Amino acid sequence: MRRLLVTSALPYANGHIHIGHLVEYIETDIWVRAQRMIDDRRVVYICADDTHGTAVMLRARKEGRSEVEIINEMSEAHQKDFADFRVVFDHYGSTHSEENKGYAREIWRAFRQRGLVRSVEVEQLYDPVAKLFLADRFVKGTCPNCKSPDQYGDNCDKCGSTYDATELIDPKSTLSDAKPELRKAEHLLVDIEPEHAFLDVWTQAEGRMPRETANYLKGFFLNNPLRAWDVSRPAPYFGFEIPDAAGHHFYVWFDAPIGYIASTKQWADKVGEKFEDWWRSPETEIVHVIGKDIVKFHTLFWPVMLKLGGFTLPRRVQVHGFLTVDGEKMSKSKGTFVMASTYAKHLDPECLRYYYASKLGPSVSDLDLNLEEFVNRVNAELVNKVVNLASRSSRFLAKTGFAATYPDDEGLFAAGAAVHDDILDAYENWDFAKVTRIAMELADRANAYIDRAQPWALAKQAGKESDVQAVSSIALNLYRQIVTYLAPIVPRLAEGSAALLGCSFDRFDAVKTPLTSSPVGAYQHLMKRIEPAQVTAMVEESKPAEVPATAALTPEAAAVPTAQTAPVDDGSAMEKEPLAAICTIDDFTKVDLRVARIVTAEIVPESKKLLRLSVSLGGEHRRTVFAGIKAYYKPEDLVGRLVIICANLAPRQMKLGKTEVTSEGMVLAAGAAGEAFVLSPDSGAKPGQRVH
RNA sequence: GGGCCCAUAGCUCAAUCGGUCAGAGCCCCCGGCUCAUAACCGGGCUGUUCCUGGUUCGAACCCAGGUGGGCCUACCA
Repeated sequence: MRRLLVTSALPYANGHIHIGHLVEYIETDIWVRAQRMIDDRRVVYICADDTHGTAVMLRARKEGRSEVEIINEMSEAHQKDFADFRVVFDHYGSTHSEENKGYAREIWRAFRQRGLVRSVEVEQLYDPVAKLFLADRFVKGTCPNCKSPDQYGDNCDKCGSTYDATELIDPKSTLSDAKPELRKAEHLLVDIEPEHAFLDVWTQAEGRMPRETANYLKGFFLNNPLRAWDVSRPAPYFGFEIPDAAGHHFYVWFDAPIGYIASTKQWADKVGEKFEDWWRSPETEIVHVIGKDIVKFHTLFWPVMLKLGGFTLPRRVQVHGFLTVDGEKMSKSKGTFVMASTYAKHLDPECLRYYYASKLGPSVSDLDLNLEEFVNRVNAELVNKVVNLASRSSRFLAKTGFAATYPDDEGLFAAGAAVHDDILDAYENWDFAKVTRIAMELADRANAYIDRAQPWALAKQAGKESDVQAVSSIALNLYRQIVTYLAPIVPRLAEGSAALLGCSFDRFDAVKTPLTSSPVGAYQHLMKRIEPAQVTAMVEESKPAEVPATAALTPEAAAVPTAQTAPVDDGSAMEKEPLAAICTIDDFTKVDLRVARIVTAEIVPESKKLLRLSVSLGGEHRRTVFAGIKAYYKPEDLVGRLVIICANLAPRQMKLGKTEVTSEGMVLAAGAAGEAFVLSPDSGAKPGQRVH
């Protein structure tokens, strides 16, 4: 029996969980759930809030309440967010706990006993009003190099030079506006260089961490003597006082990872487990999941702390990249800095779990949440392919249940069972994208099978009842295999399916045995398709309140003077097709819109929707454009008309019957499905003029 | 400035050891079907596997150089 202790990094108590955080917790939760579906292992998933440090202290001052009040409130909010996303911990603790204080002191003593602690005196800027030492990001002033005003205390974003905060001209505290004074402060450093050789071996061990991470450490830190680590902060500081150094507190990054241990201890006491089995046992495999920004803490300092303290060292440090949205950093102004709670308000957490899984591989690359692809992929793969399998086959079995014996299925079920080991390997190796790929292949095959077998046709023939049952039993058993494989990724879908099929989805092994004879429940939708409007609404809500969501048309602009009768403009069009994401003027100028005259228009017999238009941009400039307006316009009505075309649209090849044609632009038209209104300029416009 | 990673169809990505590996899904077009959530099925379209050399019987894969991205970090390697 393997014993696994898995952790995600501890979220900081100063902020709410957002969709970037969720990459990590979803990734970890999926891995944990997958491990639990394999027989010979025991898995405990531990997390906690990271509570200490200057940021929380300052917020407490600002809001006039205690730090403890704040961190309790945040812990509750974090846990609610995680629960919404089906991230389930065995225990969720806090670094502000007696247990954590105890272990922090224990590890500190270990450093002391080895003589690895030394004291240095540092000259640092001090805010006499706020009464605290200022970290670089709390000091602003004029760059000593290029004289740019308003630069932070570590480097200048104008000239790029780096300097010490004490070199700033006219420094100011961002907390109080006071002029900081130079004060001496004592700091305690721990020396980790004596463990250099240990880290050389430990970090480079096969499978310890992703290869690129190991390379990074080797090329960046381990090729030089390791610098001592400053682990103390002078009072005032929200944190634990260092026992043998009054007035000094453990730096937040010192006690944060120790929270893994403390939280485990709380869990062990809670459930009656022996703590020593989990953190003092070479039998236990500890797995940390972290983002690439905190690699240094988890792969250099942390193992040394553990080793000196006599704790079990991690077997694996799994590292993921950052989240981008539509190819860019999450942005508050663009509405892509989405809080977990905002997402959950508009969209199904299962969808995000699936999408993240479909993009998560074993490497440390960043993950892009492309909102259009998100809608597309979840709908196409999860709903259309997978869930629809249950929808289209379970109804046939509502009365009869599964066939008594599993019918001949052309080897489909056996093929589904055969990928069992591949799926387990993919999970083990954090390659969830591969899991979804395999599952989609199975779903494609199952759908094709149903189409071939045509149970709906059989259902109309007398005496074919058992055939209908056989076909549907096969389809639903294939569905069960697929959902079993996906269960760690989409646990709620698995639960819903369990109710429908009357079986559980808690063991991968189940894919090897088909269900027979058992009853099938009444079908209810297990998952809904995502409407693009939901995504738009979520993005809009995520934008800062000051910026109007839709910097809209003024009433004057909207009121067209030629309108004779008062038009009734209801909001249905906007509701059907909500506003796209904001684009910049630069985005807009990429699109070259031109006035064009339709010279010829002809019906394309091979096509249902298209008309072939030849348009003139003036002079020799002619374009052949195919437009999907055959159903709405007669060719002869179009000839001679001025229209607006997108003139720099990439040419598009289309195959009409056996001939290949190319469309060299697009005619602009309004309207949804079932209607089309071609745009025209007012009279006087000339072909070739650009629309600005 | 240094280091690391990456580059395959319009998009997202596959391709065990160098040997039918040039593929899938989405998009788009055509056709079919109607059990199913405008879902499903079949067919079609799209590639100098970034470029240039090299190694090899054979390269998307190995080597060298270049170009273009991304990340980390900085006068320290």
